[in-house]
Amino acid sequence: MHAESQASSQVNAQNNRLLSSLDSDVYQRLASKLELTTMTRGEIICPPGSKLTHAFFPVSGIISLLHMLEDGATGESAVIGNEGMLGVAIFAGGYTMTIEATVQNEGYAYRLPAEVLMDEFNRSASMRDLLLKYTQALLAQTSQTAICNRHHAVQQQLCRRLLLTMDRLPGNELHMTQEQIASTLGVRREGISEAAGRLQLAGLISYKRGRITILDRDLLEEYACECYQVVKDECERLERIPAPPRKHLPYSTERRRRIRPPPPGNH
Amino acid sequence: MHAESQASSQVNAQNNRLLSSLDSDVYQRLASKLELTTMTRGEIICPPGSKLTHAFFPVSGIISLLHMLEDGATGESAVIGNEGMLGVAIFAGGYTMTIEATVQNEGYAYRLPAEVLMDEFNRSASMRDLLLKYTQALLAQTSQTAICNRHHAVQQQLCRRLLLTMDRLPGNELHMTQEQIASTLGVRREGISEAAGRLQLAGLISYKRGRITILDRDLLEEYACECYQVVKDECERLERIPAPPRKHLPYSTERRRRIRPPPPGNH
DNA sequence: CGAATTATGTGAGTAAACGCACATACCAAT
DNA sequence: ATTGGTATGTGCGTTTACTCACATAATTCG
Repeated sequence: MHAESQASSQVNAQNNRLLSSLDSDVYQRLASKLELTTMTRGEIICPPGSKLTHAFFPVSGIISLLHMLEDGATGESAVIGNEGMLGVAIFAGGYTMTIEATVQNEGYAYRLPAEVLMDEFNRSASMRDLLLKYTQALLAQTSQTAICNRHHAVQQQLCRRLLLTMDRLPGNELHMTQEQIASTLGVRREGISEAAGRLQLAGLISYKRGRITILDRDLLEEYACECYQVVKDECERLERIPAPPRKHLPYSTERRRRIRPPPPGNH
Repeated sequence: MHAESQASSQVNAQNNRLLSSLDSDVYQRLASKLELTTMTRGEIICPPGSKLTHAFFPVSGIISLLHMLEDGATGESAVIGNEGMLGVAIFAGGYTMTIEATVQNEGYAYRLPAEVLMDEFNRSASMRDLLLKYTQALLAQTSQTAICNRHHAVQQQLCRRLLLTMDRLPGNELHMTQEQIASTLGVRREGISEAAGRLQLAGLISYKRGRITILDRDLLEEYACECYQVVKDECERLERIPAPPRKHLPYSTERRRRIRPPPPGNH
């Protein structure tokens, strides 16, 4: 399947909320360096410990930050969809991560060479501001996952995870097997089978061999633990904060312009 | 108890590894703005959602990033000692966090007004580099806590938590009640009582009303889950990475290579 | 088509941690 | 020394998720 043949709604860089929030002059500099790539389900974008050559800005599909323990047990610490970016480690200076970046839901992403990201990060205050706020959002999500893993029941976490996915994909259907969900949540497949069965019985979802349809999103939010909303609220709060005026811009020769609060993100 | 009366080893700003890693010109600029503060056990440095007026650089004692759920359940996502700083949210642009910053072990910290930190962050590449690497370390710790909460037994986590504390405090004794440890791990007090009892029986530790002495650190590491070492290794790796050259490099002319979609075998 | 593969459903027994209740031990203040 | 508060130990029934073992159903492929 070729990227070029896709509907523009899927492959438009503006569908990534970070890219669409960039100052237009920054975006102009980056545009020619952005390269559309496909993300196939199960693809390992970056194994743990390996150097990130590119940052990935999904426009559709979802990347998962997945831990794997010595005994093979897994668990996800955060998801990255069209609201974010894979590659915080690039400008944070580490370049590699302890965890694996895996494609959970296939789709498209624009990728940007690490050096280009780094360069723009150093050059442009608005780029820094945007990426740093995203870093905080990622930290909030990861942190909430920690407490959620401790205290909430599998069924609540399943609801949370389904909502996370729905927020990042178009439509009300998603492609994930119970096995796949189980490894993101770090629980048994059977546990997902039971919880999903109950949710289906309650009329929240319907599913069939890897195709899950959300039937009642409001109810799903009620069944989910608070963690979903906490993270969502924090992300929205961060997006609303305007970029602060910057006085010291050693690298920037460009005219500074105020960031115009971007139009509410198009999902 | 007065800060000025303390042994210099406790109140020297150089005992904070971030402050001691600053370029001397940066440190000179900040030195007069650094203010020594005491941190008392249980003190809430920053309630969730409230604005950080200062960044805190502990030189002794430990700050804990603590979640509290609606039902009152708690759990820690990361600890901050003399290797780090409370206040990533300042330069990340959020200024507030969803979680609470609480003092777990009393000690001293230097605090720096948020605007001063922000200003230096914008001015100095070495400051940025240092704080961003720390941010990645914090993210790694938080992320590992998530998977640890999912998979590891209370006793293993207790060992990990004791080691985390020991690494950040002088001596081999620490002051924490079982109740306190329980709320950082997000488990029952009784669970800690049982696990600690076993560790004492095995000769790893001895304790008495809030005073825990480490008797066999090596054994403690063996009893701990891998998470302790994973985070420690990542922090050390980040500390070893040299600061990049200041001037931004010209965009690499090197040929970009396509990511080869690896075989879809996920697990 | 039938066979193999993949995805899901279900049940029985187990283990870890939980909630609750209460006993014991230590420490500090009068 | 008595008292009261705080910290810890312990037992018991319950809950949740786990391990293991299959059964069933949908999809793919020769």
